[in-house]
Amino acid sequence: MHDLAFFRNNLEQVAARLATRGFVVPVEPFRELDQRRRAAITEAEELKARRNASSEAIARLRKQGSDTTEQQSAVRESGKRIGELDEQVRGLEEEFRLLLAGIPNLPDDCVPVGSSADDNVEVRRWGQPRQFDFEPKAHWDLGPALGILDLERAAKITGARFALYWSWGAKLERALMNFMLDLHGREHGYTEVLPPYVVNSASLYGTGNLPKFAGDLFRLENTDFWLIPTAEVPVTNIYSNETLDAERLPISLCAYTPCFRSEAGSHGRDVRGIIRQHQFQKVELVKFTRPEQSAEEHEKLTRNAEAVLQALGLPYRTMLLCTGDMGPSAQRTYDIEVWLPGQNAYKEISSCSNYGAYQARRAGIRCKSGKGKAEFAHTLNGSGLAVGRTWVAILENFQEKDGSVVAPEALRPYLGVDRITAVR
RNA sequence: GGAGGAAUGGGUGAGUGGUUGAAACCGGCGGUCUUGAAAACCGUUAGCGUCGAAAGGUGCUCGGGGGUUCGAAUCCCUCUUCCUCCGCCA
Repeated sequence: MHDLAFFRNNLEQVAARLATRGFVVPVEPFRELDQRRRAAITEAEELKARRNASSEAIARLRKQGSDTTEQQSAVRESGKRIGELDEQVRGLEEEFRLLLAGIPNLPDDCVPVGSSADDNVEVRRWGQPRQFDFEPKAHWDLGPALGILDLERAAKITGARFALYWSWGAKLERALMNFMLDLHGREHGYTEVLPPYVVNSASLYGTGNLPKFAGDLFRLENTDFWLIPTAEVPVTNIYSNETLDAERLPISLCAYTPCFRSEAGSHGRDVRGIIRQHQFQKVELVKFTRPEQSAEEHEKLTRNAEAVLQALGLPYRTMLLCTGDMGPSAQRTYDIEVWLPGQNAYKEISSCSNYGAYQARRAGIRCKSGKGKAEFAHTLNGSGLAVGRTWVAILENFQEKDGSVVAPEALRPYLGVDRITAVR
């Protein structure tokens, strides 16, 4: 959500910048609607001001014992017109709100202009993809062979795009969860939270998932409850409609949660294995900052996510997303892509975004220092990391010729073994 | 699931139809005093719209929504959340 006054006063420039992300601002409808809305408000206000004055006059007259029947019926009459105008204003405001809510955030100046992932810019690369002296397998071969990943039975229990982990597969997931939470908690200063995995539509509106992306979500039937598509939603909304003490910012939170996505429209993409699931687990990093802090904190947050891959020894590259590839709420996004030998490609494992005040304005997250005026905070978040894809990366990168998988040093205390071998 | 109670400004907490957008106290901010600080005293201290170049008007806001009324924090309906007791339960 944009600041209304700013948006209105800089309409041409804003529209030009949003065009770089392929969004066409309906400039004329916006102007026209805004004017109609303001005219209706002004008209209703005038009548209300008169009504209020009359009511006060009636109060005075009645105190003196005068008869006010006439005045009362006059005011009653005006009430009808006020009601009509209020109805009109309500309709216009709703229409206007919907229009404004659908407009994406402004990209940062440094964001490269582009139309697709091909235009993203690599900003750094870490680690060397390992040279195998055998043909590395994909996790969808390795996992079932080890007896730790069972997609057939998951399909029976639920359906396609769900996974059942056995034994070391389940333990690896749990080890990664604990490892990541400990790393971010101890080394990076994040406070661990465990939020609800079900949220209401107001929360989804706050983060920008609604109204536009209802189709990507699972909704609980006959309720206003939805399964979270990411911990970003409940964690960002922790402070919805609150004013934070600016002196205590940034606030850094991390959470491990399952994430549920309908993946509508992604049929045919990543159909094998567990790269794209309806349910996956993720450790999410979320920050609330003062406006002037967010750029720096965004860099830190991205580095915090990268630190997980470095600690595990997984090669990756970090991409600055172009205007056309960013999510609508973001003003700047880094994707971290891990090397997957089984696909012979870098694959997204984390997405770290600075939302500026866009989400804060929608969710009502303000900050205020002692004497200053309250202003909207900035919100940031990023995966630190997607656990399922980390699980995949470990299998594929650390596989041996015999099909076993060597556990990264840093993970061994969590896993309890230094190698995953086939389960009988 | 049943029976009750509650929701007011940053906090505590008055207020049951007419200058109450809201007392009082605490906190915050500014000032007087002081070498400095404390104490004391004085002042000040909501948000979002809308009109306006500004000054300043004006509207809405006392959990949300709706209603009654010339007029609602105050009366009615409804929803939500929290608390107490009973039952059930991981």
